[in-house]
Amino acid sequence: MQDTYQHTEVERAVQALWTAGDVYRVTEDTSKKKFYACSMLPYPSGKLHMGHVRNYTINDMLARQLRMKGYNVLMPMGWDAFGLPAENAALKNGVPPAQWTFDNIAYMKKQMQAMGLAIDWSREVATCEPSYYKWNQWLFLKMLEKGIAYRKTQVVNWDPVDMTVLANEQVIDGKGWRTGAVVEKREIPGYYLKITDYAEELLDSVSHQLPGWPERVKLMQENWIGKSTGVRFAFPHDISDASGALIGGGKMYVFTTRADTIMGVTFCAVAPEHPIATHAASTNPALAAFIAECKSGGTTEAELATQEKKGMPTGLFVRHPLTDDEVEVWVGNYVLMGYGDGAVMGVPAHDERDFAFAKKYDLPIRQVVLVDGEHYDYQHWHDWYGDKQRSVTVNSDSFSGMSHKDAVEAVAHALQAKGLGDKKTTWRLRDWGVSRQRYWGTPIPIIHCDEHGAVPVPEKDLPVVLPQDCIPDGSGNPLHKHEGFHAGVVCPVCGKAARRETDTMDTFVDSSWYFMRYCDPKNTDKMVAEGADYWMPMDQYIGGIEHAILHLLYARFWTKVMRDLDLVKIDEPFTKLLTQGMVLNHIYSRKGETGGVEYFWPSEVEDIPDANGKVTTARRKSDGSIVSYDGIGTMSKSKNNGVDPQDLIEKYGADTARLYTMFTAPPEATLEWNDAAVEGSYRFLKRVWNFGVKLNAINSGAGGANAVGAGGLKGIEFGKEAKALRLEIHTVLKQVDYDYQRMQYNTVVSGVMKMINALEGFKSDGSAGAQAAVREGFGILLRCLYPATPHIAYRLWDILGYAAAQGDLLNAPWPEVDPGALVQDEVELMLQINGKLRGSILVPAAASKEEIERTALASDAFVKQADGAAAKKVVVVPGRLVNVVV
RNA sequence: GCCCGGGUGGUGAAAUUGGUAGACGCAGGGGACUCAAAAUCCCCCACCGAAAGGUGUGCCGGUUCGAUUCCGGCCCCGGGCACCA
Repeated sequence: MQDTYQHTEVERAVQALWTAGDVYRVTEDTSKKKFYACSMLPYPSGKLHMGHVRNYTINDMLARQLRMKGYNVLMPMGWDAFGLPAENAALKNGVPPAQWTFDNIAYMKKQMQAMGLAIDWSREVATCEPSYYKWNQWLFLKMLEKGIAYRKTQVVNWDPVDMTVLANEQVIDGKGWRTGAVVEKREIPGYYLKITDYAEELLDSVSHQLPGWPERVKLMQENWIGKSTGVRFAFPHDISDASGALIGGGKMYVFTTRADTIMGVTFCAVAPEHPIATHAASTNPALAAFIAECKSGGTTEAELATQEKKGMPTGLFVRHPLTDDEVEVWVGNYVLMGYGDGAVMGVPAHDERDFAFAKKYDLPIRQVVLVDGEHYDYQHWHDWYGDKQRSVTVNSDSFSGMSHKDAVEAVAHALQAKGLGDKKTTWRLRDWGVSRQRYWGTPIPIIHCDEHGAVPVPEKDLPVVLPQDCIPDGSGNPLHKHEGFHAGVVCPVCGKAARRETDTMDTFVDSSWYFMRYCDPKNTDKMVAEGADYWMPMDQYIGGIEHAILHLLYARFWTKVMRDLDLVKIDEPFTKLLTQGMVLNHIYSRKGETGGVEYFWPSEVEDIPDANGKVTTARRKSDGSIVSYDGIGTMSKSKNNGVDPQDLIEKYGADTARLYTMFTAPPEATLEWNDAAVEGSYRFLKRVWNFGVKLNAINSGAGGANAVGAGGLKGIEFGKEAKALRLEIHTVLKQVDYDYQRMQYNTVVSGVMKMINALEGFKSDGSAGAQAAVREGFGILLRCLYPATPHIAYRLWDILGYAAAQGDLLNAPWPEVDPGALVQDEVELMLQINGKLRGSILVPAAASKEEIERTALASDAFVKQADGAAAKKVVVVPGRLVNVVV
């Protein structure tokens, strides 16, 4: 045994053993309880960053501990290999996306192996392989057949110079990232998946089928799906288009959750793309200009919600459905054609946005609801705006004097009687647009024929293989420019020359079901086969909180679609979910001349504090140029602020990197990266090693006999000191067990540190009891530590002879708390007087409340502090404290 | 703007979620060993105060015998907002 801890040697030797034994390969074994523990698959961006290390170490700790507890544990790994960054790399370096991606995968896989993760690599999946994405295409065709996939127009960011669609990330301050051109909104056709058909079930399952999910994630999903019930109704009108036909058949539909305020309507607003707006603009140049202006600006909800609300009257009028009054139609930049009917009623008195709009354009405000009999007060809008519970309608003809609920019912009824509306449930959730005008993704299996339109590729022709020789240049649609792919196909219906669809699928499609493919990754006949029945649903899913909504919702939807196609038997894919907190680092950037942004590695720059000590800019060390400090944010390749764990692993070893990452914060907490304290984790492992060396010497002195095997403590007498040691070790073990169960691994590490403190502080009297207690304690320590730092623990377990007695640490039994070791005669209770700590009392462990109360009142601390005052009330919390109120 | 989290010593955090605030580390201070250094080991370490004692979990207020924990209102930071993944 080495006298000092040599991490490189230990890790190399142990990993060689594991590799030689292929110890992480698992098969479906119905004789054992299965456990499927999986991390969200990484995007192969180049190198691992600390977020990955954190994610996979959490996963590894869980997998290793449960294996010791007797579970058949699956921990697979794969690559979310399609996506935009590969195309960006191609633009920058001229390397084909496929090559860049596969190089990155090879490097990152090596890094994962160096971390010593218990991954079953035989199940590795890369989503850019035809054998994988074939099934994206196959399921897409099934969805088309079922009507779940359909085609409609979508609004995208259009770069007029590069003639290309931009991702939201590529639009910076309303301009294209490469060209600097002002980005326009443009409508193009694309495929959608009807996730809204599943809205009710997706919402319902959140509260009924996901008890193992964090509340915060469930809340976010519920709010995202956003069920609301209201009334959809029409404003009748006689506005006709150029051909003389009534627009919308003479009815302009709107939706509202506040039908009780319908008598307060003073205007209506339509989206710039609404037919009434288009019609009005045809004879009104000012309005046409306003509508054109609305086309600039971003497409994201955040931008739309924060932009200035603007409008312009159309000069056209519709009729109020209940009063027949004329209501003017405005065009509003805040009304979206994609939501509902692209039109809204305007009730300035009872809607904050309408209020602001009415104030700005001097529109009438008509109050129709009172809250607690209070009159409307412009200055105190927020005090009562929207308080539906306490509201009563006024100024509303026959609807006056009603509660919110009754008024909504009555209005709905009245509208229904006139054939102009009805109650309706709506969702915030929108259908999932899956078409992308990009190269590096799954080709959408469609052929366009002049005669037969969009024709699905026959199943036998799948996969539609993505050509590997395409290097995107930033303009146009790359596959559209690739003649070999785009042209030269025939229509499956008529056999005449046709064109292949050149859009690819959103990469969220790839990540919506890969975890089912892991169950049988090599199957060429089926998307998922019997393996999924054994392993699914996944028992524990682990990934960043940034995926709380989109990825997790899409995966849930996709699973339900697969269930409805009889491919799997489950309703929900993930039984338990752990959302790991983000690993953050500082962000420094500079805008380029064309609008593009360059990011700088935090150690390349020095902060420049302003007069108040606040940092907003920094200086580049290399050339002294000024860059801006953008605060702290997620580690990512695109922000150039990801910390590569490689240096850490080389200097201290994988065990230290893993241990530190686990120790420094609880898994769910956000972590601002700082490795100043890594040294402490390394020091701890050295202490563990050194203790092993000492113990090994004692064992050798005792003739090599080690060992506390199973039942090895029977008949051994423990002295007072040994008993105290065992009390400490088993108390901590109990806590460690609990922390493992709730996956709070930072305190698991604390617990193991407490164990080594106790063992090092123990003064052995050389008795058999003392020696046995130490060996038992160290054996418990090694097993508690092993899931976090498997290499060193595995090695020491072996060297010290524990393996010979209790088996290989991979499968050694998890230590059990000995209730006998926890028995105490006396316990200390804190003594409070009027809630303030004034001392403590010692009472027998089994003391009754009355005895405790008597002891407390008789104690010196009480007598001295109470100063003769009589106790009015005594609160006894067993095992904790006594509070005397005087 | 909307939805969801978070804020505890110089610092990362703990407190089994209404019951001893700061466990376990890092940094720092002091000491031992050493010719010296490194490594290792031991002690101290929330703030104010000489002490008694008082004050402290982002800020303001409330409920309670007792609040980091529950309630109301604010401030700051992070995540998401549908084409980054």
